[in-house]
Amino acid sequence: MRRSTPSPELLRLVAERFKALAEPARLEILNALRAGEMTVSELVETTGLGQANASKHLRLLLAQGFVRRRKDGLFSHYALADRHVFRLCDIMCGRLESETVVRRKVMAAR
Amino acid sequence: MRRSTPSPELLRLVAERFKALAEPARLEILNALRAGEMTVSELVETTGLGQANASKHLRLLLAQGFVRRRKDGLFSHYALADRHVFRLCDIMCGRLESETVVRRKVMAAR
DNA sequence: GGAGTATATTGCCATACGGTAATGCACTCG
DNA sequence: CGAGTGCATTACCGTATGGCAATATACTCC
Repeated sequence: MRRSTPSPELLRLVAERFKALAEPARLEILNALRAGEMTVSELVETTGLGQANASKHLRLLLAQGFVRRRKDGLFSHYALADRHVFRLCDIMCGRLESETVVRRKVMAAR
Repeated sequence: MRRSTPSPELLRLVAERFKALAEPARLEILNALRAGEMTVSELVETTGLGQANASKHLRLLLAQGFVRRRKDGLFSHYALADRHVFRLCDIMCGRLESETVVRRKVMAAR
């Protein structure tokens, strides 16, 4: 149970990590990758994001270690780096679920 | 294991939650609250944040359900709403720990 | 009720960041 | 080697946001 005061540098790094998940577009990408490895084009089609935009988000997710990249000729195949992402999202969703009635219908749309 | 495509609205909400944690100042506040309930002044002193700034961050953390507020005369006592926050942070820290050697020394400073 | 104090809010500025279009780059194939 | 394709990068714009100073609000005590 980490107790001592975290260094400012650690806080910065952790915050940076959370920031990577603080964007619907990136969450959508990660969710799409649940189905398995995908190329950028496939992700663009699946998510409806622009190509440049998707590429930018992927770059960030890669830098933050949330996805892996496998280059294959012209293609870049992206895949989830690990399962932590969904533990994180599930906790967040759990938090949402246990909240106000107003949000119920949002959850129902899942 | 949530499988179907999450609604854009849900993604937005989850992203919003992560965004609340995507800021060193707020992580510092949450970490300070680990020691127990604190007033704004105490938090200001502990974290070194400006009063207005701290108040703003607390407002956001409250809105996102990460802290509780108990008013007592002139004082506002803030406390962690639950333990989820640290599960989230621990997962993130775990991710950081299992990474490049460059980061090792950052972790050592804890 | 008036002074004092703890917190909240507002206005302002500088910076960061998402989205898009245009361009660059790397690779493939004829 | 030249055209085509998939992806990355750059330039640009508009918006969102952290930090601070000033002010407002809410409460206490004399």
